[in-house]
Amino acid sequence: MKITAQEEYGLRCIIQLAKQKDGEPLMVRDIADREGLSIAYVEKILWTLSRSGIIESVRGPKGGYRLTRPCSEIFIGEVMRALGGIPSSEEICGQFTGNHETCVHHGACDLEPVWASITDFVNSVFDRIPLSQLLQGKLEVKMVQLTPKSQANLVG
Amino acid sequence: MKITAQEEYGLRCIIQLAKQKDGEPLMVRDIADREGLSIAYVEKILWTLSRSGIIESVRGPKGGYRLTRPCSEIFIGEVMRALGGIPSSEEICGQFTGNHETCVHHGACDLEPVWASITDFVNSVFDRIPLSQLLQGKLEVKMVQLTPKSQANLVG
DNA sequence: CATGTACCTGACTGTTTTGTCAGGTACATG
DNA sequence: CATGTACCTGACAAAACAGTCAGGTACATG
Repeated sequence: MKITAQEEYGLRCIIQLAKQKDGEPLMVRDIADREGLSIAYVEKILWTLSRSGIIESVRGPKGGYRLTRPCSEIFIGEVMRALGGIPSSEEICGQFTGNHETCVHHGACDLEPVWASITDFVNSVFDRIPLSQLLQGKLEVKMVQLTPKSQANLVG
Repeated sequence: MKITAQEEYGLRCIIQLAKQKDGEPLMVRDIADREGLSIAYVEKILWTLSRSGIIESVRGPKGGYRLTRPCSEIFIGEVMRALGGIPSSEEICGQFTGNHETCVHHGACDLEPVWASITDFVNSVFDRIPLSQLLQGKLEVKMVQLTPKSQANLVG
């Protein structure tokens, strides 16, 4: 179970945008400096995020990137999914080329419920944390609660 | 956030061993057949698992691999960690080469608490599920409860 | 004690992910 | 309307991961 580089760096970049006052665009060069990444790489990551509509670009002098919404209305889950994100249990099972007869056709997959519970939970946590919360020192989420689906799987 | 092939296939292989009656060793060839994987690949995965002491090999004719303990005493978390596993938040932060001055020295990392909460939870779920539970049709865990550490991070 | 079975292990290849490069396009300003 | 700034984008290079291959070692059996 791995956090990808896109996710880590993508979140860091968008946090830099969230720290910006007003709607002032922030230059790629500044983000790259602050996070210790190359300009080219930051450009690539921001381009990915802008395709999903979470951020937008301002061209020309004094240009840069900025959030399309206030940072209190942008949740980490949305950002993670834009960056490649958390696969669903169906995607995990479909991704691996093993014995599909047992798993898919006979409905005898032992692992699907495990992946379903984990990915469901991760999504539910990420969808509760707005960017604004990351800017404060302390991370807070009102309540940790599983979705009905993962409860059915996990809680006996 | 990705499940690696090692994790998926490693779990599948060890589930096959758990299904075996008594302490009978199961041949690599049989596991490979049942899961639709190559023999060479299954050998590699099982070798990894045997290094961690979860399974052991029996050489010669009628040999194979078997669990070192009853399947009710082997938890998924242990298996996942042997397969490369869930990194800690420290490992995630150390893995990426960005701006360490901000993150490490100034203690101003915005993401560490997020990774800590997620990895903590994933570990706590995996450490509650013994292999024996995967063999039954329904996955059940007594209670979903966060560790004190991740509660402090997530619950305001 | 020879033989066959089946595990053991390092080296190798192919594919995906990560990160770089180079040249192009759009906009603000004077 | 020329110029410089800064985003845009596809193609490429390098590193990590997935999966294969080949030859070796240990054990049970007759």
